[in-house]
Amino acid sequence: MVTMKDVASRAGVAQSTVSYVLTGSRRISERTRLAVEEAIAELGYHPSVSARTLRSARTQVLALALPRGGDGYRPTDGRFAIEVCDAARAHGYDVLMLTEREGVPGLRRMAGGGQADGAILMAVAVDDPRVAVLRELGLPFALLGTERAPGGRGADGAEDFSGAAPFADLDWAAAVELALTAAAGAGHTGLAYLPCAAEEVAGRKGYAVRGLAGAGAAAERLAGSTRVRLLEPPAPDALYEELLALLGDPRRPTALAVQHVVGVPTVLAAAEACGLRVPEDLCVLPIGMLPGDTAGRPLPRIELPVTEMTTAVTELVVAAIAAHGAGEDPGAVGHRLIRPALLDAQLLHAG
Amino acid sequence: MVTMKDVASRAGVAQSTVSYVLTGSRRISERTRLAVEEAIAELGYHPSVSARTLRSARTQVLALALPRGGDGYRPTDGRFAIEVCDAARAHGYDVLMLTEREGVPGLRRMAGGGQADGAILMAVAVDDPRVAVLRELGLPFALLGTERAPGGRGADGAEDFSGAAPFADLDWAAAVELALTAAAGAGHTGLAYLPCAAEEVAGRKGYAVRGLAGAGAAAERLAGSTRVRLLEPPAPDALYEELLALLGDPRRPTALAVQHVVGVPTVLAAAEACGLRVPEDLCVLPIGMLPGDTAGRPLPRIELPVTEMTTAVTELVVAAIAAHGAGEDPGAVGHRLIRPALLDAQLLHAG
DNA sequence: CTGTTAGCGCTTTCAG
DNA sequence: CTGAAAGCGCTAACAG
Repeated sequence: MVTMKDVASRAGVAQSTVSYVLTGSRRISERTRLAVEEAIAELGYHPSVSARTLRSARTQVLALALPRGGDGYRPTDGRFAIEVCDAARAHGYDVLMLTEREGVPGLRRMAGGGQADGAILMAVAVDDPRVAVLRELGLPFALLGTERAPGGRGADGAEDFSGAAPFADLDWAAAVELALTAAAGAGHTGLAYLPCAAEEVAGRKGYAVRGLAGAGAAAERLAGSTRVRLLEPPAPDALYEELLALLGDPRRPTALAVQHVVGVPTVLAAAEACGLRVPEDLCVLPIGMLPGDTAGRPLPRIELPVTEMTTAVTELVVAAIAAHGAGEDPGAVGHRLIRPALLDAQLLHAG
Repeated sequence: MVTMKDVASRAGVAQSTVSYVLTGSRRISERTRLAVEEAIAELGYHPSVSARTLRSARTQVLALALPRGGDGYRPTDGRFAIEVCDAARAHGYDVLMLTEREGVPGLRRMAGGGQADGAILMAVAVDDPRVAVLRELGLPFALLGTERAPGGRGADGAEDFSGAAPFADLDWAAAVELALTAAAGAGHTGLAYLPCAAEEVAGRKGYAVRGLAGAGAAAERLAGSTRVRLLEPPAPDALYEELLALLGDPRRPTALAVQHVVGVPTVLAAAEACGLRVPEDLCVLPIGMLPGDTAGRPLPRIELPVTEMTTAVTELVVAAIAAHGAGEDPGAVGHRLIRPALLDAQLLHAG
């Protein structure tokens, strides 16, 4: 292994000078700098990450707590992981994956061992216990999703998140509300909302809970003009049968907002089985689909703003790390609630 | 931060004794061991990963080179990442993600800085340039997919992979061959094969190239009894139109083997648009779908053996790291080519 | 069975 | 503007 010492002797300078050239924490003469840089290039020198970390107590690594693999896998999780990775590199951080299988002990291991400067938590649930652990460990962090139960909205339509842990998320309540009101506005008089899977609702995942809240708000707001059927959070095996019952009924809805995005193919299959054409006979409106996931045909939709979310959450942890380093409160870096956008809205048109 | 020194003084032993208790590299009396363990628990001590790494030159980290995010994202990539992570933990390794956006420089950075003991490469292409780089860097590695162009098969039906870099992969050629011959065996007389996306074929991704090879072999083998149409690798925008042309024709195939799995929803949409029912009028047979990804209805299929692949590739890197440590050839740990399995074969039945 | 000690490669203070 | 030297927390060789 080639070390700083090798570079130093080759460049004819002191070892510390090489360090200063690399870190830039001291003014160095042009001449010396060039000599050092040349030696580095010639020897193919790379700084030892562990030595640097041991000395400086900074790892330039973020821990990413992923939902566990296996049955509960959602395609979105992997996409988030990859884009978090890109965003982190843009700030000079690498990303170490932590499977939820390891849970809280994994986070302790990471923080205690000093393997990461900060953490990002995915698939956050309301009152997520991991948040308390991270606070206790003193590890700066930010969430993809929020741990707060949905509260009321103020006059400006914004929820109060003061005191909440730093997070980035789509405004799921607003997204579902937008989907339903837009469908109503397009002339649909029979609306239905398919929430996230029963398991996600039971696990109190933020997106699932807030989506339901938004649907409730929309139903109330539209009451009188439009009936909104709020379906039960479906169990995986029962989904198809329930959809057949819903869509086979003559009083079926003409628009179906689907937050349960892995169920969209099932929705399309059930519609086909009932002899309904999409979009002519039934308007299917997915909420939270991955960009690029077309379900095979153009649909009006609200996409998951993956890049915005991962960019934002990364900025938040980085800010929290900086605050922590400066002796300030790493929890006070704020949050980012992303406004939903309805795409291909012209496809909403009621038959 | 609580260090070994703190633990040692609390337990009334030498600092090295604490180290020996932790590493188990020396016999320790029961009495001493208990005292040390108690002190560790009381103080909440965690060993410093960077110090340990600096000293021992072992990181217990694997680098995972992911295909880059953005347009080319495939849902499979994220799933692999998560399951690799699980498999690695089972061997005591953490996983550091490397986006392909960084490419070869990323690998150099990782190897040079001593941030990982080994690497796993995803989405490997034939003659993948990263393989040469890894060999040059002396970093043990294993591939998900193989960098070899498909060769002929011996009498036992096995390809010769001697000299190939360590890899784990589904036997894609056998998978496509199995799909087509099984469909023919079920009575279909008009078969078609939809290969991977044009971009993947052009990028010479192993699965894409070997799938094509298998289709060619099957077509040859079935010639005389059954006609197999080998479709062109589709460009994303053209897929739907091409399928309409294929399925709208009265001489359309009755079974369609689809290796382009992200296109399955499009296939189903096109079939519906042509008034074809699946599976009654058209048998759709996906090859390489993620387990659990149902496309909304039961289909005969060959799934991607994600868990087998990730388990195997992890065992291979771990073996390569051990070989490297023992001064042996880390490239000589072999490979694992997984035999395809046809699921729900009864759904193949020709109308 | 346990203790003492020499570094691993780096950052940073102290001294020119 | 540059050099010398201390020491981060750990492992493992050496010495009882």
